[in-house]
Parts: sequence; structure tokens; C-alpha cells
Amino acid sequence: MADHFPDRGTALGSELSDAVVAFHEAIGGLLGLSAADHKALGILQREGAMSAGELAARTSLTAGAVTGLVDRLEAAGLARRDRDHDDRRRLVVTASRPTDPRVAAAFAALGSAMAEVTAGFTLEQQQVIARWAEMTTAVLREQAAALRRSA
Amino acid sequence: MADHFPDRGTALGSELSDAVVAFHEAIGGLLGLSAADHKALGILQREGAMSAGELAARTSLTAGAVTGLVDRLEAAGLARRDRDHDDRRRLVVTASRPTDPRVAAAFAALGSAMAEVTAGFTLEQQQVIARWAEMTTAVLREQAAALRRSA
DNA sequence: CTAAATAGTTCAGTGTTCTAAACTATAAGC
DNA sequence: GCTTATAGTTTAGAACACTGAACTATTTAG
Repeated sequence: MADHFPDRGTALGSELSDAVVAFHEAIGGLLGLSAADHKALGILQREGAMSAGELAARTSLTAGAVTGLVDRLEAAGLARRDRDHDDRRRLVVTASRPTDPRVAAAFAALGSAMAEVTAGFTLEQQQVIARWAEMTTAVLREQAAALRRSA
Repeated sequence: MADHFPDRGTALGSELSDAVVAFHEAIGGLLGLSAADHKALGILQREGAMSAGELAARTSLTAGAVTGLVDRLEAAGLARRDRDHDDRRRLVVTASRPTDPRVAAAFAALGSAMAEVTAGFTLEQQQVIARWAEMTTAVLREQAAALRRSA
């Protein structure tokens, strides 16, 4: 994703983007998850517990594939299956906190390293950065959605 | 990748990170590439042309798998195979500019949207953001490398 | 109460990509 | 010039996750 961008700003952005992806992959590798499974876990973490059917819709997988997906997440101790009390056909899939101490350590290390980075900026500067991050996130989401539509 | 982070700064970072991954995936989907192939293409774009063996080392794939990988990239018009002049056993794999007009359009759209974001900040603020991006990139790379070592 | 619909699981078959090993072509050492 | 090493390709087989369809359990409608 690099040298499509001519100017320095987007070059920086693309370096950052690569680093983000590399970190995601490293975490996924540690958990023994494929990229697809890791992505599904991300959906569960971000959007909270949901039924298997909803997860199927969000991942564009069939019901059968979701069964296997949840099997793998559960086996890795990263998600939980519960029956819905009201409708006992339904399944509630919940992301668990990863119990692997290496994962916890990884997030702790990232957190403290990022805290150190943050400390290098004034509060005002931090607000500027936050605003940029918000705007950039919105742009990326919008562009990704547009791409999906055009595909 | 979401709710591991307690504070707002890292929450923002994780949103940004998700958005980056989503954009990567959307581009990959448009090109009809698997995540692994897309990643390999990224390596080629970022680090420049390299031999098949070097690509194997960078992707942790066997020689045989790289043959298939380069086949797919070449078929998609995203990479080129050339014989090395000095050592004619060697292959030089070069990433090509994607010819698909939708990809070009996607990057153009992203570029101009990001230019608009950038325009919302003073030069001084842009420098702050750039510094933050550089530091964050370094932290992420370092943490990813540490994770890979521990795995 | 029975029939139809719905939620998930299981299973058989398919496609994809990987590894390992045999193979081809080229280079380097002696 | 042989011999050995190296670069990449080919091939056979294994692993894996997916789809679609049959199946089980539960709920809803008539």
C-alpha cells in the first residue's frame, strides 16, 4: 500500500497503515488465528455480543461457516457460546478477554509505549492529533464503504 | 481490537486501526486478492523489487508457494517477473502500478479526501500530526516485532 | 395440536493454498 | 570440464475453510 501516494503526508499515512496491519497480524499470529477469524473477533469486540446469524451477516459467511468460526474462537478461549434465554434456538456469541498472558502483556506494552508517545505532546497538541485521527478514521471508513459498493 | 483499551486515546487509535484494516481489505477485495497475496504485494511495493527467494524469506513461505503467489500477482497484472541479467537463475519480482481504473480512482479519492483533512490544520499542526504518526509507527513496528519474537 | 418458519449444527463435496520433494537450469569451485 | 551448490518450477498430497443441503431443536401461526 505504499508508493501510490506522491506526497509526504500520505506516505507517512501509508507507513502508519502498514505498521497497524503488521501489529494486527502479529497479535493474530500469537492467538493462532487466521486473518478472517481475527476480523470476526474484532467485530464481536467492537459491536458486542450478537447471535450467530448476526455474525454471519456481518462477516458475509454462511451459517455453516459461522459454526466453524465460533468453534475456533471458543477453542482458543476468545469467545463464548450461550443460549438465548428468550429464544432457545438462538445463540449469543460473546468475545472474551483473551486469557493468554502474552496477549495481555502485548497490549500492556503497547499501552505504555503509546502513553510515552502521548506524553511528548501538550494537551492542546493531543487534541489536534485526536481530531486528525477522528477525521482520518471517518475518511477511511467512507472510502472503504465506497470501494465495497463499487466492487 | 477494540475494548482492550481503557482510555480515550487508545480507543481512538483502535478505531483508526480498524478503519485502516477495513480500507486495506476493501482494496484487496477490489483486486481480487487474498489477504496473504495483498500483504506480499505490499512488501513488494514498500521494499521494491526483489528475488523470489527474498520474497519467500519476507513472507515466510516456501519456494514453491512463492511461485504460485507470483503467478497470481502476475495474472492480476500487479507484478512482473524478470530474469536477473547477472544471474539467470534468479528472478526479479517487481510490483506494477495497478492498472485497474477503480483502484486508481480509489487512491485518488482517498488522496483528495485526505488532502481536505490536512487542509483543516495549520502547517504547525500538520507537523505535530506528522511527528505523532512517525512515533506511533515506530512503536507499532517495535511492538509487532516483539510479538513475533515471543511467538 | 399441527404445520410452517427459524436458528444453528452437521456433513459431503469443492476450491484454494500450503509443504516437501523431485526436477530443470544456471553458476561457482576445483 | 566435472562436480557441487543455488534459484526457481512442478507436482503430489495434506490441510483448511467455505458452500449448500439435510437435519435437529425451538418458536410462531392458524
